Amino acid sequence: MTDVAETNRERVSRRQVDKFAERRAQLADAALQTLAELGYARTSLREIAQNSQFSHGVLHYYFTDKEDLLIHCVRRYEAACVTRYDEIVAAAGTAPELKRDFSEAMAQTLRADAPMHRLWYDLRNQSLFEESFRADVLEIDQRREEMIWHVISRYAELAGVTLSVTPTAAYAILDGLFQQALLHQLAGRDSAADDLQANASRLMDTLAAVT
Amino acid sequence: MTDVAETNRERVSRRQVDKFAERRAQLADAALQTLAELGYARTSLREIAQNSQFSHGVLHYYFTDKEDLLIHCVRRYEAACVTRYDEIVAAAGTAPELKRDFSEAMAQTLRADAPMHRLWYDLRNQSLFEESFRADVLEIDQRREEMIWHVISRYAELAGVTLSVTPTAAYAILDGLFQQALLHQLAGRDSAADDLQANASRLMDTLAAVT
DNA sequence: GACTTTCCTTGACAATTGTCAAGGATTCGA
DNA sequence: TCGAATCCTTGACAATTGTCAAGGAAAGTC
Repeated sequence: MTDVAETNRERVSRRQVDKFAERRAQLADAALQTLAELGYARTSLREIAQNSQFSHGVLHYYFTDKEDLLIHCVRRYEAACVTRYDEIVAAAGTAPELKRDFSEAMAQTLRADAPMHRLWYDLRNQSLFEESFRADVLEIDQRREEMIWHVISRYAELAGVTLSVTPTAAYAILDGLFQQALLHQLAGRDSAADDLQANASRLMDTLAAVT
Repeated sequence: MTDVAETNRERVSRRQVDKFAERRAQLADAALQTLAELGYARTSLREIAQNSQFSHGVLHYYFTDKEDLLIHCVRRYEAACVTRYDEIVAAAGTAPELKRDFSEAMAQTLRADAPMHRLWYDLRNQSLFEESFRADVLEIDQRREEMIWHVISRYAELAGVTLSVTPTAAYAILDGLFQQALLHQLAGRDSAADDLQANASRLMDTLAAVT
């Protein structure tokens, strides 16, 4: 076996792997869409397949079982969601700017991606009952915490103040605000996003004490 | 028909109604227990019946359908849960006392009633997808908000300070802390309850500014 | 262009689900 | 004690579910 043949075979193999992974991602996206619409409890494999261009049998060609598919969904959610506020932090030059842009972005996320976020909370809740998701959920939660802390700590730095909360608590607090706003928004309360923006903005000041 | 007969009939009728309601409550409790253990997505009527002393058919004698039963469960959860911190507020004579007792009580609730609380979050999440629960969920959420505000506003009063948050935001924040602690505790993080206690305690000071 | 590998569909399976009807068992009033 | 109302069980039903095997369609290889 020559080196060239070896290389060719590897290239073919890699291409196949890539194609395989690509289709998995495609199906995981169809699953995410279905889950965001129906919720965990009401999502079946056949329903997922109907939101894709394939038939239901193909899911067992690309995933060993339903749990495997759902875990890939969780991971895919992470990729889409977790770097959301990085540019804002990078772009903001002053503390008031950062405060305004961040709280605005939260409100905008609520308005635009409510279904995807209710899915996240649904899956995180499932991990309270079922251990299979738990590790991935905790990892994503950690990433979200870091994302929030990235914003909050930068805000304190720009404002020249120190913070009175831990990263973990800061995340829990802002997540609580977001989750409440999500419920209110889906319940038809039109002011939900504006309220979230105001609450987040005021909270950033509350959490920051003068040095 | 005499007045006496009328009264007797009414008494009988009332007794039957009471008995009917009592059994409904009994079955709703079995359902709550099952839901707290398995979660919404995995709870079936047969499983609920197995956690009671009856067979599965009886559920359709006392409830029109599954949704009807679940709504009664939500309502019953409220009755058990929503007056939890009232005595603490009444008993506390000073601000530090109230702060200590309340944060201790939160931690204790987390330790003792974690399954019931994960059920609450599960049902609240269902209301993000399905409209049938939503009204009841929002009502209970409102009651929980009032309960929290009862504590927080009393704390500010005792401490002689003013608060920098609305009742709605205060609830969202503390609920966020509790929910995070619940996840951590069910994931086996032993410090979850202690952390919750410390976070709640510190947050009460953060939210209260000097007059 | 034949052959092999990969990909996808179809149809079936056993299990589980919510629902309900038929009919015992129990309770209650007279 | 008898008859009727209430309560509860049993067993069945149609629908839905996750799973998988058989085989056709498509793509890739020589």
